Order: sequence, then structure tokens, then C-alpha cells
Amino acid sequence: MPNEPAHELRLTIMRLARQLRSQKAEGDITDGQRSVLFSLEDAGAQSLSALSARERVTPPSMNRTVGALVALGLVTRETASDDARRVTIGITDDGIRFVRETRRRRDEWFSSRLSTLTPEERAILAKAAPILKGLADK
Amino acid sequence: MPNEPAHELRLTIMRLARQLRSQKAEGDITDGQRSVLFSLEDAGAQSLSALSARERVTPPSMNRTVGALVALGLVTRETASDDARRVTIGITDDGIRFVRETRRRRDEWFSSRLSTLTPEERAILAKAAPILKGLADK
DNA sequence: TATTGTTATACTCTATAACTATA
DNA sequence: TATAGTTATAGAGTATAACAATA
Repeated sequence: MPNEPAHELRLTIMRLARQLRSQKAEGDITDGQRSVLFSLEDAGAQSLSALSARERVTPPSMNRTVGALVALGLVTRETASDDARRVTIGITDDGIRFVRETRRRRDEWFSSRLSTLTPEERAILAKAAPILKGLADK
Repeated sequence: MPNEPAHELRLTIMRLARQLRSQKAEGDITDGQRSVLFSLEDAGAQSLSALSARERVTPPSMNRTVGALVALGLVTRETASDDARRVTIGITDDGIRFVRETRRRRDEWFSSRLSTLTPEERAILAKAAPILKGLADK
């Protein structure tokens, strides 16, 4: 692939992602809060320090984010059973519902766009998808 | 395209975009500052209010962002010749260099990833690119 | 009197430093 | 003495409200 198409494809990817990101979830939480919630739903309960490392944020900052999510009832904060210094952050049923609803909305929006394509175009995207995934995994 | 692949493709796009965004430019300015700079390079000099509307930010906020860019020598702020209330924000030569360097780095990073693909895979992406662009333009 | 930009002030998010409790 | 988390405090960035200058 020559360089100019690479440039176009890159811009297109950034633009599509921007549009997808702007499809807000209902409860309107911040980006950081949403990221933590997705992380917890995806990787399970974690200690505060593990979570802050994963999200590349300092522990005090993560503490605040977690506090906000606890206040919203989307996350739990409990002292670990084996080490009383440690705290385990988990996602609540409401949190899980929130994550799934957000995913559903984003998928729905994207699917509705895809549905405007011709079968041939969709077939090309179906072939391109795993290649793009490979790029992201590198 | 069935629904599951749509989900995968969406995630892949968001992930690639995140990786592209994290390819920092040199001078390390904020996201908002970079966005304004790209906008000025792209659409030319603009008034403060036009710029704040375009970036969906309030005038006071844009004023602060512009002030920071002026201090960095990347942008100019001058009173308009026809209306003394108005201010025209323009990009400097250094600003243009900054934008182009950032673009160059991002393209380079993305191209280097593409270069790991087989010619067949690149051909598929070349066909997929305009389709994705069409989706983003909708 | 309406419009353009700026200043004053407050709120949110994140960071570093200091502190508490536990190991 | 080291570690996990929290609290205190400060620095960006953005917002609304009030203000100044110009049309």
C-alpha cells in the first residue's frame, strides 16, 4: 500500500473512533470512570494499585475515580480478606448493566452505519477486519 | 456483515485510534492545543469566536488555549483590520512545522505497521479504506 | 443596544507530598 | 522498615458570569 492511502486510512480510523467515542452512554460518567468500569467488567475485581497501574493513573487519582463510582453504586470497595491494607475494587450488577448498555449502544450505532453498505462492501470489510485487528495487536 | 464481526471491527478501530493518538508529537502540547493548531493549519486564520465554535469550546476557554499557543510561538493573535472588536488567530511557521512533524510521525508509525503485512493483506486494506471513509463521512 | 473578546471565579480531574494503618 | 491506601494541597483545563471596548 503506497503512502498516501496509508495517510487516508489513518485519518479515517481516527475520525471513526472519534464518532464512536462521542456516542455517549446514558448515565454520562467521565471518560476515566468509564474506562475503569470497562476494565473491571473485563478483567474482574482488582486492588486499587493494580487498577491505577492498569489505567496509568496515580493511586490518589484512581482513589477519587473509584470513590465517584462507589457513590454512583457502580462499583464496590472492600478491604481484602487476607491483607487488611489492601482494598478490592469490584463492579456491581448496576455497573455491569451500565457497561453492557454502553457497548450495546455503540455496536448498534456502528451496525446501523454498516447496514447502509452494499453486500460487496460488507464482504470487503469482513475480510479487512481481522487484518486491522492484527495491526492493533502488534 | 453479521453483528459479532461488527463488534470486533468497532473495538479494533477504537484501539488503533488510541494507539495512533498516543504517538506524541515532540513539543508535548495538550490535546486541545494540538486540535486548535491542526484546525488553523487546515482551515486558515479565524476569529476567536469562530475557532471556539469549531472546537466546541467556550470563548474564554479558547482564549486561554490560544494564549498558551501564542506564548509557545505557534500561533499569532492580531486585531482584525476591519473590526477592532475582532481578533484573528493565525498559525506561525513554527506552528505549521509542528503540525507537519506530528502528521509525519503518525503516518510513519502507521506505515511501519502496514509494512509488516503481506501484499494481499495490503490490497484488501486498500479496498476497505474508501468504504471506511464513506462510513465516517455519513 | 448588540457583539466580540477578556477577566474573575469556580469546578473537575490529575498530580506530588505527607500521613495512617498494616505487614 | 516497607507497603497499600488515603488525605492535603496544587496545577491544568474548562465553564459561567461579569466586564470593557467597539459597532
